[in-house]
Amino acid sequence: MSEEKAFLTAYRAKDYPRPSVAVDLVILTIVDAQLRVLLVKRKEHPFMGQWALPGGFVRVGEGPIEQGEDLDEAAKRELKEETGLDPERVYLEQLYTFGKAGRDPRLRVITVAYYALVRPDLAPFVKAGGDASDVEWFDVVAVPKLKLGFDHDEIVEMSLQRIRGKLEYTNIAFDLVPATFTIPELRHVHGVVLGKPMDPGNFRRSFNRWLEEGRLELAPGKRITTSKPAAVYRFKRARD
Amino acid sequence: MSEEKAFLTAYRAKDYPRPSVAVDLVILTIVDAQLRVLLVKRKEHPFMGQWALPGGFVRVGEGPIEQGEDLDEAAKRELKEETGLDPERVYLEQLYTFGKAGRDPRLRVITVAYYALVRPDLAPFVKAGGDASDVEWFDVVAVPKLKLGFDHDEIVEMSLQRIRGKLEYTNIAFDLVPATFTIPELRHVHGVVLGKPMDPGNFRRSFNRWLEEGRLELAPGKRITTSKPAAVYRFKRARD
DNA sequence: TAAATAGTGTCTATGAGACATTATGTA
DNA sequence: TACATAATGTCTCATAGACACTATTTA
Repeated sequence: MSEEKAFLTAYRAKDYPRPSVAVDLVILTIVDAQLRVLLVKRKEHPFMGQWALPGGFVRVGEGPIEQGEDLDEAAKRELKEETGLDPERVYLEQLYTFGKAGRDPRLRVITVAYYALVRPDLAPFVKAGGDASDVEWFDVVAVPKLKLGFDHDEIVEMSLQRIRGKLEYTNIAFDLVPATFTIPELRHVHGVVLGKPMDPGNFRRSFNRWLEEGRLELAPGKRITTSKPAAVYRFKRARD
Repeated sequence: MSEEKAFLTAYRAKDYPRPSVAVDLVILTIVDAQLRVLLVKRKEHPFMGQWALPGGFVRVGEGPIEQGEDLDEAAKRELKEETGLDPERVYLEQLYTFGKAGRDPRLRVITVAYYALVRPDLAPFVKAGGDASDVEWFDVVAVPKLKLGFDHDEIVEMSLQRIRGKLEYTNIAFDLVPATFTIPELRHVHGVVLGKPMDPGNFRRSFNRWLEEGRLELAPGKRITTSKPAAVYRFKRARD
């Protein structure tokens, strides 16, 4: 045991250059019937003045005991810092790690990308959209035109692929809809994410399956509309 | 000690502490009708004497121009070093990044895990299996009993999940089979990966679909067996 | 010819896609 | 009542699972 301790101390001597490790976030929500991603305008070089994903460096401790924050913690912290939202109320998942040499012209940065799904009723609380704001929700279809800094176009694109794939076999769509929702509303979310409208009848069939499986339940109330109001449902899960 | 303290202070001044970044490999193949993973016995602390995944640190350059190797390059290099195989002949894909604080007791290490699929006809060329070897192919079902070092159990488990999921909608099974193969052979690969035998008739039906889609083609020759020999196929792809 | 395995065919259940039809609320 | 949209129903096709059956090669 003392042998191991000695080794640990000696280990510090042989050290190689290390990269900086960052966490970048693809924060998505639906505003005005469009899938949108939160971008920040860079105030420093490189890519000054261009839009980019929010993110920051992972806080790393000095020694073997205090090693700093977990990657997931770092992602939650960044999410909180950038949006002010409670990370526990937002779906957050690691996406992929981007580590090409030269992707940051300053120094070697390896970035672990996460994507987050923000329920649209929480989106207004995000400090974005002001007049001279440097934080804004952009329609994802507009992203290619924006010429994001770094390789962030690629990161956004990959997260879209991911959520499109997961839409069918997971619950993630419910993280893009308010706490209560109607069938047409949820159908619209699917349509917006997939980029094509869903058939009302077929979608309802899937919806009824989820209902039978107990993933959903009828909620009290109805939607106020200009014609026939739709029934309101809620997701059935331990959710505070 | 004061010398070190001075160094650390100076270091902190110009930058934040950085983690070491490693690449760990889940190298899989099929030997003797079992899905196996390549493990190495650790010769140093921590976890000395225990089995663990092969891996190593990413080579990072010092300055903004020479930033070192890409993550994918690092994975290929490690694969080559550990197996002697040509990385271009092996399927290699990034899996997930593991970055919990404390997962390496020495210092903060963030590891980007990759998994590799080695065709079984190439597996014998891997320098493993010798008498006093510290490199060995283990049946994946035995992994939990081995008590791997670090969080490597978790990494192996996640890669199994990944390839099981990808088995249905991708071509990855063809990377676990020799250049030419029979239907029963490929069926067996699916069965071994999924952990349950596949129905011959139903599997053949899927196989015929792939054939019609042009992903496969009949190859000359037949398999030598003790009964009726099976027809031999090959994967249709630019492959050298 | 017997044994063994390759290969074929069938029945059923499930789910997706397209699309027609009915029901129910508001203005 | 007219209109808009919610909600239901139907037809077809593709695929998965279970399983019975036939064909072909070797020993």
